[in-house]
Amino acid sequence: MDVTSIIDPLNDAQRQAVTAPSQAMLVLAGAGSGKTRVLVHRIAWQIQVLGVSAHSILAVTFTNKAAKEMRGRIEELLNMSAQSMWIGTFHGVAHRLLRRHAKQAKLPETFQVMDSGDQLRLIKRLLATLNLDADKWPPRQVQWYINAQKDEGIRARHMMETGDPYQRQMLIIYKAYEQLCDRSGLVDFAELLLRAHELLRDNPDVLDFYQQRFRQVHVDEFQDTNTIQYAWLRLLTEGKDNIFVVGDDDQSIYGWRGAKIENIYSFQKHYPNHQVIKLEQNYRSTGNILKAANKVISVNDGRMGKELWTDAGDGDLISLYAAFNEQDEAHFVVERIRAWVNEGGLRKDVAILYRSNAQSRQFEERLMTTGTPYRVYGGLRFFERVEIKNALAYLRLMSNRDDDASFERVINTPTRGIGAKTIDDIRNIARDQSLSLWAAAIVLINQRTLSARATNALIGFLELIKRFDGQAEGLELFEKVKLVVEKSGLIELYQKDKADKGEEKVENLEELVNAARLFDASTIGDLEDQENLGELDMFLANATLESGELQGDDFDDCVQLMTLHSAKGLEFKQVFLVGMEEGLFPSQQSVDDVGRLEEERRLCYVGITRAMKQLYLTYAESRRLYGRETYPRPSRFLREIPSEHIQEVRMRATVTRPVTSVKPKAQSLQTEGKYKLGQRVSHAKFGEGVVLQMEGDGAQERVQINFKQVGLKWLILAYAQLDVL
DNA sequence: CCTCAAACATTTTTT
DNA sequence: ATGTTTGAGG
Repeated sequence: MDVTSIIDPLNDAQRQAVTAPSQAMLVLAGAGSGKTRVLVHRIAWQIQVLGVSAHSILAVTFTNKAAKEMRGRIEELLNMSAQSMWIGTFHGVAHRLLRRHAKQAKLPETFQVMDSGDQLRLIKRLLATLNLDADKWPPRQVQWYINAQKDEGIRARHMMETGDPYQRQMLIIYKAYEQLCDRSGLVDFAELLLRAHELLRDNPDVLDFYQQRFRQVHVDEFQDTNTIQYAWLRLLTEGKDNIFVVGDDDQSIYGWRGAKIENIYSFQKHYPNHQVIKLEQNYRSTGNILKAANKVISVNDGRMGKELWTDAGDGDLISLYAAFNEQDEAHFVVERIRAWVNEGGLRKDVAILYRSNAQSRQFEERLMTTGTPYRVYGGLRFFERVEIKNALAYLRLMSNRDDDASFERVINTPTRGIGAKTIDDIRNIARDQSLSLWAAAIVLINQRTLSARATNALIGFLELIKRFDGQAEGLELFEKVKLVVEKSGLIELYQKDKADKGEEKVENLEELVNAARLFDASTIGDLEDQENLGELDMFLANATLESGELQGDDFDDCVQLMTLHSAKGLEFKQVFLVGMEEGLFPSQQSVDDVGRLEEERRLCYVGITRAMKQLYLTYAESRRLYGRETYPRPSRFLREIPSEHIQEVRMRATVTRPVTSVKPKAQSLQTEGKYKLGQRVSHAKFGEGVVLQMEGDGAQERVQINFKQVGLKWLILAYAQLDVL
């Protein structure tokens, strides 16, 4: 038994957590403090020292990536297969439970998982069926409402009429939605969690089985759990307190999608015998970066309280750059990256982090023109592409005729002469007789009310699916996929798509066949699971649950561009935190709500702590946003960083100021007089600022100045006493 | 059935 | 500015 490899690489706090007796444990792990390491070593400790069987380990994460990493690191540390451990996302584990106990969960064996796109389409259709005006009841809002209820564990039947007409209508829709999902055998993401909770709650034998089975339950990113996830964890560990959670209240940035930071506080109430261990030693960043992060986050109220420290020294100061506009900002950032690379730095160690996706464009353009390889995270994932969804819909329909969402998706894709009228008829029959669309289509054919042409087209479609099903018999998974891709007419459809994207879509379909070839069901569950489910269904479920995360190719040396949210959990030697402006970051929608503002601040904390060696903060004094010129003030978060950790960078001399963003009228004036556009000035009352526009002359001459403290002002030059800086 | 233009909205994202 | 959705017309 080699305990040293488990214990030696740990600091005191980490070791204490790893070797603690089996009891409720809350590890408050600051950014870069070795959170995953603690989790991995804790599991290893139990197996190697306490003799716990791998079979009785459960570990839940939020992302597939985190689950994969944890599994890999455990295997590496223990030098054994982690196959029999339940390590997965909340959704993945819930899905596995529901597959195993479909009957007790009151689900058909062939139930399929919908992603949010499928869900939205289903809701749109439902609203149409209910004759509701989509303008008055926006599908997105309905979707949000339903998911919010499910996240809280609330079923339509639990809800009471409040007399509020909005709530009443939502309730009607929610009820109808539940019925439709049941009839079609469809389960959305929130439903997976809710169903899994109900499965354990309502089936004592099932609950007992898993309570016995899992000797220790581990949870990653606990601050991101929502109500139902936490309730599920509590059920599973009831009375045994065998729960080990790792999280950081300061990195809770998903409140807007139902995460309950309060779960950390409730944990201490619900598990009175719990122990709290704080991990505060940071192994990632320099002292200056950590001190800045600590200061920013300390502005928030009601924290558990944590202060990161390092013994690695202060390192470089944080650089602050005030750009003239967003193009100047991009220019500056890319020049710095080029300098970094020239000095031997790797591009993949550099990240540009922004608050909203729209900000990536300017950087992409700049990187493009300088020929710097880069990668943008967060685009459409593979299994979310239309062409892929279409192909999967055929496969789903083969597996489950009642899958209305898939039926509707491909009934006329590619077009085969089944028009809106025919589909409408099918929908009506389905609604009136509570049938699936497939069954309703058969009824419609037998009614003989359709024109011969429409009837033939419809029969043709049904026959096509049946033929697929017949031909697929006995084929390998990838051959089935190939069959559908080739014979559905999708390839032809995209081949004649003259728009540039057609070719790419054909390639993606070929890639889908390839993905099926590589798909190895045995990596998903263990043998018990595979008996319950066909390989095709496993493939389909996996496609939804793991929507094709583009794994960063380690071979490619690319600058990384992503939102602050997707940067959580990652680290980079050099980080650019761009667009540090009021209204952008913190975002406009957050500024007048304390709770949301605090979440923005945590996001800022996350961003700062991504940096290992160098951190650059940038903002623009003028920015084109949604087609309008705006003059934002620097972000309040900048002021929350003590100036002793910051150095201002000025690159005026080397930057060719783009004149294009300035009104032509002002342009003609810019060479005249004492002040130039972009000139830094200081005012006795308003402080420091930048000249943005000038107009008039003589006594009427006015300048528009963007002041750091007070924002935008027009001043009459004759009165204003400005000092040139 | 397809194409084009007007209207529209526009934080953050995983599963 | 830009991408997406909806409606009219070919």
